[in-house]
Amino acid sequence: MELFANTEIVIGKDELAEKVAKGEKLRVKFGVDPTRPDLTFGHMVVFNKLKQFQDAGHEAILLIGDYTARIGDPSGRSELRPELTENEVNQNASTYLEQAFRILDKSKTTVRRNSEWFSKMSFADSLNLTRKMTVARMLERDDFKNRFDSNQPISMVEFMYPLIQGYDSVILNSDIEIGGSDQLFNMLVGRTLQKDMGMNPQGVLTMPLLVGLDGTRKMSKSYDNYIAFNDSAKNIFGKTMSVSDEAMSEFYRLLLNLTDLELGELKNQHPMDVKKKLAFELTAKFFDEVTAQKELDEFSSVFSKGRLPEDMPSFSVTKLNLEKSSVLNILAATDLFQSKGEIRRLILQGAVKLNGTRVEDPECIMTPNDASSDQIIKAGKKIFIRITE
RNA sequence: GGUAGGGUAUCCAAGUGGCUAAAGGAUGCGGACUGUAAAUCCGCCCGCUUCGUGCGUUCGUCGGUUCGAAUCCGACCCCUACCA
Repeated sequence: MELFANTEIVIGKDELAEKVAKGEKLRVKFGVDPTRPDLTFGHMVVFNKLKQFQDAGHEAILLIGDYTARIGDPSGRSELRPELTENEVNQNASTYLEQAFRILDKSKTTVRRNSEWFSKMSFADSLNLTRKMTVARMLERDDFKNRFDSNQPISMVEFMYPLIQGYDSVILNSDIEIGGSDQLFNMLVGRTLQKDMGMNPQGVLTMPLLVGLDGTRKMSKSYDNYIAFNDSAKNIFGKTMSVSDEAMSEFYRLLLNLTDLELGELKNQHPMDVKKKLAFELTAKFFDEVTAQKELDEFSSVFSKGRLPEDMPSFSVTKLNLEKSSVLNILAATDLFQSKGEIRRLILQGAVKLNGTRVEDPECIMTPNDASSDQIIKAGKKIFIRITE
């Protein structure tokens, strides 16, 4: 079935298929913890799947783990997450929603927050919940096992996390929960808890994890190897172009829902063209085709042909009002660099060009061009600056 | 509570008195090449800098020994294992 395409593991597939065949409307749960302000393309993999269910007429339930965010999900973690304040969590939660609706259909999405029920729960109730899980089962879990084996700390509160997430499923009475493959354990706990309460246990569907821009680790905010929903068109395009050739097909498959057949066809084309197409599609998804085409042209022009970008920050020498208008001082005054030391290093490494000629001496004085055109400084691959009178 | 091991830069991880701003990875940045902000190769990578054999800060924290400490001593904080 189409709904199970590109998935990794589906548990309870037969029951789900049966319900769907009977025309039942499934309650599909997906939970996100608002721990940071940005959603990444890693999340998009699951959002896409949720959207697919939504389009097929099922109920998409987006659970904002505003309560859980304060605890920290141990999934894929090697250490305890820092605690967040209620305020931070709330702010993140609202930007999450805004971002999520770039994929999901807002009018058809049910949004719930788990603070609705957890903030009212008593300690005795929580303790009762812990009764449902054994230490041995917790330690079966990879994240915990690895940390335990390598003598890393695991806090009690992290042990609670899967139960909390599972309890959400009880409250929401979900028919299926979807998430990244690192969520398998947590989602299974939901299934167990529902069963325990005499409910119909939810199906569990995991999506593969998207690899990050470094090409090795999973895409994650903590590794800073991500593309964010909120990135500019330029960055979505550019960052996508920095994905390695190997990882590219996963991006197509998981972010644009391509089938194996379609992927096979792409293999015959030039990798760079394929990647440009990918970057174009993703940019268009978040903006529009016109913007995407603009970024594509710009990229080809700037990086393939070495031309100047259309927009670049502009600085006036007279306004900067420097004692000595050397390249070093001018660049330092733009605030685009961390320090003069960094600028010197860049110049030393041959990264800085003035009007296309490599700058060798940091102290080289910039003389105003005889009235004619502005001067352009390029520093590294991505920084272009226009200098005017 | 007892015993043993551990806390090093963004991350992982060497280093047991001076030659240590501290090996080696990874990430990141830059250059070359090109097919892209891919791949590969090379370089840089604590911060600042008037670029000077310059200044400042670091090896859990605080104090001590010493001409000199990440390295030795003391106290404290934190992590882990085993025993209870």
